[in-house]
Amino acid sequence: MGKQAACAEKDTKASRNTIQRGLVFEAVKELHNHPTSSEVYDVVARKHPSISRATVYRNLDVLTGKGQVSRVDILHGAARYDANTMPHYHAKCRQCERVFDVDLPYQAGLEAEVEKPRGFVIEGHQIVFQGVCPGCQSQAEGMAVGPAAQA
Amino acid sequence: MGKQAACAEKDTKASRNTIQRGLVFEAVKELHNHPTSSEVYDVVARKHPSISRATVYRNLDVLTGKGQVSRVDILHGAARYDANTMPHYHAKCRQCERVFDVDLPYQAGLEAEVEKPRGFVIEGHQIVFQGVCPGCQSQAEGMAVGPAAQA
DNA sequence: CAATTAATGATATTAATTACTAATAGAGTT
DNA sequence: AACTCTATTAGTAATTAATATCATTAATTG
Repeated sequence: MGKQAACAEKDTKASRNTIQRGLVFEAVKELHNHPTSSEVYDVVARKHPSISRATVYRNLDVLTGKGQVSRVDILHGAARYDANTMPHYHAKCRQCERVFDVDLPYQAGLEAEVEKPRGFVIEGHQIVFQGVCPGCQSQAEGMAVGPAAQA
Repeated sequence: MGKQAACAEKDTKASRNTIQRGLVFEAVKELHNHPTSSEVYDVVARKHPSISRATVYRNLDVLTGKGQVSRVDILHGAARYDANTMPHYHAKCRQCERVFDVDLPYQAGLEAEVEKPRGFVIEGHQIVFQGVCPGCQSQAEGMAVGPAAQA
């Protein structure tokens, strides 16, 4: 079908290096807080005010497909993105809603345990811990506090 | 504060046994497919056509708060509910989008590993595996297939 | 039965994301 | 550099999931 059938691996339609795509990738790399699409948009729009939110979504999808960023789907909320594409796990604070990296080593054995008995072909997994981060613990001595607004 | 301070545990405001709440709970119990709120609504509305979607959402929240059902937040999609409140894990098929139980034992040790070094107070965790379920594997011999529509 | 107020139904609203389309602009070719 | 091809963009509309609002209804308690 494709005209470039010579390429053995994939008939991927050639992607273009647009400045928008570059800016989205840059933004994810410089934000180390597992930013949502909205936070990525804010950073990019500062340098390139005409960019559309739809473009940010599209490029986050494209970059995820290329493996340049990874999507971190966190419990009950917007998708988040991470320039660290090495498999690792996350913890979400239920007070401030921020997402943290967790230094638990990758649990490679889990997938085999699931795959064998059921016949399910496992391609990956995510682990998300829920709790309260150190910062919110000190604030919340006794009184209830709403989500913090820190970046 | 509360008038029923005699109750040692909580000053929970008395909840009422409405037929709507009963029907929502029944629906989650009879649906063993980790139904979304919409699927719960469909089942309940068959018996009680006047019910509002907001009522279903509200009651799923209430039942979750009471621990009678558990909310399963799955990667990239609507929240799902489960009448099995014992901690367990899930796998989502990327073809048919269905969610399956996984018989991996609860990994109690993980939380301690995370809590110690970081000072993060962990209250729970979820593991979601992604892959292709047995049914979709047999269908997808060679050709690409969209999400199946089975209940 | 009457009083209290949790809960409902209907609708409006918000948030996150996707779909659509005409216009634009990468990248390869000449 | 000019030309072609089509991926990509900006802007907007549409969709989906969930929450907020509020007048009305109905479950419990005395």
